[in-house]
Amino acid sequence: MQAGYKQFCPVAMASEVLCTRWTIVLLRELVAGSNRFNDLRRGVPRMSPALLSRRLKELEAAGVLERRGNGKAHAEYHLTKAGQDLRGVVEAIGVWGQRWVEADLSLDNLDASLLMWDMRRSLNVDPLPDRRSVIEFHYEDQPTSRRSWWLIVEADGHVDLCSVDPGFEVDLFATTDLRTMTSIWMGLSKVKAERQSKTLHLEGDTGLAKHMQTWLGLSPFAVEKKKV
Amino acid sequence: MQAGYKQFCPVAMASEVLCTRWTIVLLRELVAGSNRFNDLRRGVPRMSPALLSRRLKELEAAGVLERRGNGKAHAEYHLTKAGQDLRGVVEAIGVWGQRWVEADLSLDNLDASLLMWDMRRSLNVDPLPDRRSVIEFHYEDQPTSRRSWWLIVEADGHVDLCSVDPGFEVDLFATTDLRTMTSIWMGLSKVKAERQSKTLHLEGDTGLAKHMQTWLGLSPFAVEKKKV
DNA sequence: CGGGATCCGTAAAGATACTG
DNA sequence: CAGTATCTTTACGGATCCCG
Repeated sequence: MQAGYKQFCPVAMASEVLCTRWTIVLLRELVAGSNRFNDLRRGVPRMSPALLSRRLKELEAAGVLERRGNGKAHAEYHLTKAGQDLRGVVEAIGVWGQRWVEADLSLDNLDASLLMWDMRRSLNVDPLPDRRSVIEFHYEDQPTSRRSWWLIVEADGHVDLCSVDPGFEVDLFATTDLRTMTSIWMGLSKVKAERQSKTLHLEGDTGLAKHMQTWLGLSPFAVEKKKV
Repeated sequence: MQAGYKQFCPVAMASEVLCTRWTIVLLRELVAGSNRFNDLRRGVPRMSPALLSRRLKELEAAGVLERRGNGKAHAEYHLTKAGQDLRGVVEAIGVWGQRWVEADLSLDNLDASLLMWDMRRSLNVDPLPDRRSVIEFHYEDQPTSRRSWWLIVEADGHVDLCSVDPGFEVDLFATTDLRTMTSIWMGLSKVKAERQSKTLHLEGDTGLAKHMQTWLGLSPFAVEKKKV
């Protein structure tokens, strides 16, 4: 780790721990509930595994998280109390970003895999029927390998994400482009408006289609309004 | 700046702006009210002027601050609305630091110049008499050049800081070591206790001495309790 | 397959000196 | 006062490889 700021101020001391590259984004994943190395990687796909490994060690040394499991196998990373208390910091940064970062700048960084991984996490399963529901997303602007995605909501509320056809009967097809879906998920536009402007097309179960804005949980920051 | 995180998430977008080295500490200075290049330098003395200059340009490009003054001379940096809204982020980080960073770790980073500069800023002038008050601090453990400091509170409430004897009559002498004074200012110990344990010695105006804990404004984070 | 470590090229930051 | 210029050191990115 670099030499530090040499300031007794708590802002500086905390920044030594928090304000290194990737650290806050990684903490967002931990706060959101990911615990395994490869789950964390899915949330920070552009971070090298070497740096991820190093950051995890640094955060453990700083008392932010705890590594469970003695061997290499099945290690889990869990936030300590100090780590859980970082939720406020991550939220403050996210709220500021949602308020002040130009939407167009955010929407220049589209990533289907990341969007689906996030959507899986915050799906609101309550309004869904008491049986398995399968929703297929089709992003027509994406290369083949990232074009089709399946969200599978089991009867017990567990949500799975697939990028290869799981073979189940699909209850709802959503055909759109990645920018539109990301925009909806970030709270920048609405399902209804995108359907009307034909940028989002839904086919299948009409009940599921009608309540998409409800069961599709949005980004935790979607409620925050843009400022100028 | 390097390529960025390539994530649409507002936490990641904001982190690209905020979580680079020195940036949060610099923003603390701006939020605290410094506007001039060399005033900012006093708050971040270990940051090279080259990096300070670069960060100021980056923050201007990000819409966080605005540079006023067309030529080089007398330039001022002022937070925009987006920048002022970062106060919440800086506070969240500082509160976390005060709660969770070991006090001993903070107190390994003593800096007399920085402490006095901060104390000058948050002095509570209301309980002071309606004439000029001069308080001399003497840190016996410091090298000669950083040993003696004068805080001069003018009748109108304006506070000046000197590291060379300004020649005024001194109303109160405080003799202590830097760690003790820093600890008091961070809210980790009290004037009364340090006087009783003889680590802080006050001489001069007894009224001024008696109310030191009151007129000595503490760090903005001093009210936050340490956690375990 | 999960959980890393290693190596090397590039990019950022530190130190110090200097200038319009 | 408000910055540049230059050189060295450190951190990061990306690919590859390893091991239980």
